[in-house]
Amino acid sequence: MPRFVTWNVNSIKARLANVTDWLRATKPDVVMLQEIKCTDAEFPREPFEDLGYNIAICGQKTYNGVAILSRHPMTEECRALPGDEGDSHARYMEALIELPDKASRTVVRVASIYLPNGNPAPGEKYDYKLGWMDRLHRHARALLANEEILVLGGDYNVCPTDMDVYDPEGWRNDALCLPQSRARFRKILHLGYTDAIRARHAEPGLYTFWDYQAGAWQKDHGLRIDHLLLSPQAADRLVESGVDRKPRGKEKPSDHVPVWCDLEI
DNA sequence: ATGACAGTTGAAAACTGA
Repeated sequence: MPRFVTWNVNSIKARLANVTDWLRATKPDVVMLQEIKCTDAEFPREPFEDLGYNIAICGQKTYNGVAILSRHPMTEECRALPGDEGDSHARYMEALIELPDKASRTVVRVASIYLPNGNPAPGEKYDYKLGWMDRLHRHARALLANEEILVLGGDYNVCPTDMDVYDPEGWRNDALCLPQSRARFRKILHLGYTDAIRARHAEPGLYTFWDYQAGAWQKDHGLRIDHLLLSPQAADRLVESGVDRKPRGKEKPSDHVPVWCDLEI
């Protein structure tokens, strides 16, 4: 059954061994990567091609950058979030994946999303975040009209509820937890998307990020900010989802871990 | 709490992140 993953790797070059080890062990079908922190030309293609992946890259020097890996045929559909021609950050891309099924093939649209952090709030960076979320809302609404199997995966930089934060009071005024951030995230969900983790898991403490500082990992001071949002046609096919904490405990880890879901195709 | 920690750039210290 095809597995879809989102993972903010915090530099694909620094994370090469950590990421390829995990791919070898778990063999996911599609991986939406964020914060690759390199240009298209600098992306280390060979190690991923050797593992059987096609690669679509939307990179940028030093900062941001998203990519999609697929074990199945893939065509790139777009390299930017519509709505602001002046936005030069590499934070959004879409691809169509052709999955084999019993009859012929099933097409799945996936997006890799790196939503702005927004700190400090209030300020210019927070305004950019909220504007970006408004654009994402408009685009997510337009995509629903296609009635496709669609997975919007990424680092949303939003903790949807206090359940998703180890210390809600301490994070009350952070851009990841502010009411305006949460309201915009909910507004996207309420278009008709399903949070793949919450559709299968009700418990608190399902974190996807732990800061490198202050022993956050050892103390399990984490946040849930990486999400897989499913269109109704994708949610119909959701079988299981999860967060894989293992890579965070290995050598040279990203501060985020992979979030996955299995769709019956 | 001034900062911790990590990556990039570029060659030291600044910037960014969450």
